[in-house]
Amino acid sequence: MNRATSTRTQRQKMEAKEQAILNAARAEFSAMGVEGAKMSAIAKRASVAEGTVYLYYRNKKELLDAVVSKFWQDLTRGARAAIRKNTDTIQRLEALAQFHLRELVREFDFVGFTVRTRETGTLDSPSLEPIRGYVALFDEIFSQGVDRGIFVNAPKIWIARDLFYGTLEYASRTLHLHPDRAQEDVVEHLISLFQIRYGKTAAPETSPLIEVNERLERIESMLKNQ
Amino acid sequence: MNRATSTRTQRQKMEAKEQAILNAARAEFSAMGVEGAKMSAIAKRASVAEGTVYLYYRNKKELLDAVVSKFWQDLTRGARAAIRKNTDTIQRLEALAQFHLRELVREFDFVGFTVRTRETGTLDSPSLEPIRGYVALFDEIFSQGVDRGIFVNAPKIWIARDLFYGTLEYASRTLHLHPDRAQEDVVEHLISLFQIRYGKTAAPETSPLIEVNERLERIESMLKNQ
DNA sequence: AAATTAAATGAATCTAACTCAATATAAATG
DNA sequence: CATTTATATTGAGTTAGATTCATTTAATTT
Repeated sequence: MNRATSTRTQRQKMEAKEQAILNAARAEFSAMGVEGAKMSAIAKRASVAEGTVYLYYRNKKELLDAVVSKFWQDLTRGARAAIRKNTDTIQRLEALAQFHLRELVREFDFVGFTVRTRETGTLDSPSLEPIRGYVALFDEIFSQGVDRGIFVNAPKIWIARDLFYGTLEYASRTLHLHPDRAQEDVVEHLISLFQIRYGKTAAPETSPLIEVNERLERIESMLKNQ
Repeated sequence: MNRATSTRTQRQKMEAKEQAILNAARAEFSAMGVEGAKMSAIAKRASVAEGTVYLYYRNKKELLDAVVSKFWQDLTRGARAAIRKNTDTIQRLEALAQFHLRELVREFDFVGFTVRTRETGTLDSPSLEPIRGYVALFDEIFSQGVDRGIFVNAPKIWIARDLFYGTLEYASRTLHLHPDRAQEDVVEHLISLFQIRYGKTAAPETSPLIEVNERLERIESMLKNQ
């Protein structure tokens, strides 16, 4: 066994163990909640000694953060796949909303877990990076929509983002409590909102002023020409 | 000291102690976070023995729930005062949004605390009652708006509610992280959304712009006729 | 004011996260 | 391949902090 082979083997072993611990933690957290999850139970699920867990993750909080990070990484992959099918801005936005809401309802625990990760993390803590990456998906689609002229009355992007994710996260709570309600209704409504408020079809709020201004300009030039 | 007097005095004493513990808990949770808050520190803040806390609240979780409940009760009182000033649906909605966002930003910790209370509580757990009471404020205004014909394209109320509170809660996080951004922008935008999407699409009857346009038309024709 | 009942105390208990000296396994060396 | 060195794992032991409960103190009743 030469150095290269054996090193890789060992590294792989450790990576596998790390994954095992991460998966065990996810299962335990989901099954028992954050307080209910015992480090000893996680170790048992991963078939390692309790101390071993601490070789890979400094403490319980960090382990939870890692579980949350992975969740958003996986979600990002899934969302990318979901929006890839379309090129149309509105359709992409709808696909993202649909995917986001479905997954949040399905794995509702993670809404709470994520809040805990956010609670402690600062703006630039690495455990929040995957969340930022996920959120960026919206930004991508939305600013593309602005560039393409689909959204002509767009607000500052952070407002649109809060509207989008805020509504969907709240809706996921509602739908988690009331599984009889239709997920599609929320998504459809949210998208129609984006179309009507930001799209070119409507825009009635600013247009009267534009009209007035245009008229004033015409009058001014008429007066000048006299 | 007759029975009535002494009983009342004793009851008051205990109520005062309960309040002291509750206030101490709130201060400790806010200062240290949920994990960082020590029951011993809460007892010390309230000037009682550690065991005494447990005579009033079964455990730490229940104490946190009580703090959260009180928060939403107080918030409901404040919000009622804020919306009382107006009768107009849109103005009431705007007042509620403004108040809600300002308070959530100011006491941002409670967004996280509330998630924890929700995590464990079932649909009908009494600790969630004050939250329901608060949320009902929106329902009140919104359905009044529907009744009055202000909102003619209204969706199911739970969707409008998720849109409203979801957007604002997410925005409170954003504004907490970026204090330089303007709270008014979000509120204004959200309200305009409700007007444009749910209101009568035209609604030019009341607009002062009409008058301006009429004047401009007169001026234009005067100029043309010269 | 003695007896009874209720409230308060804080030392003792218990639980679960976390540590670390001892052990086992893998890698390097000659 | 035997030996040394380095690395990874173990689980019993430590510790912090929530919770309990026998004891003490205060209030109420008789």
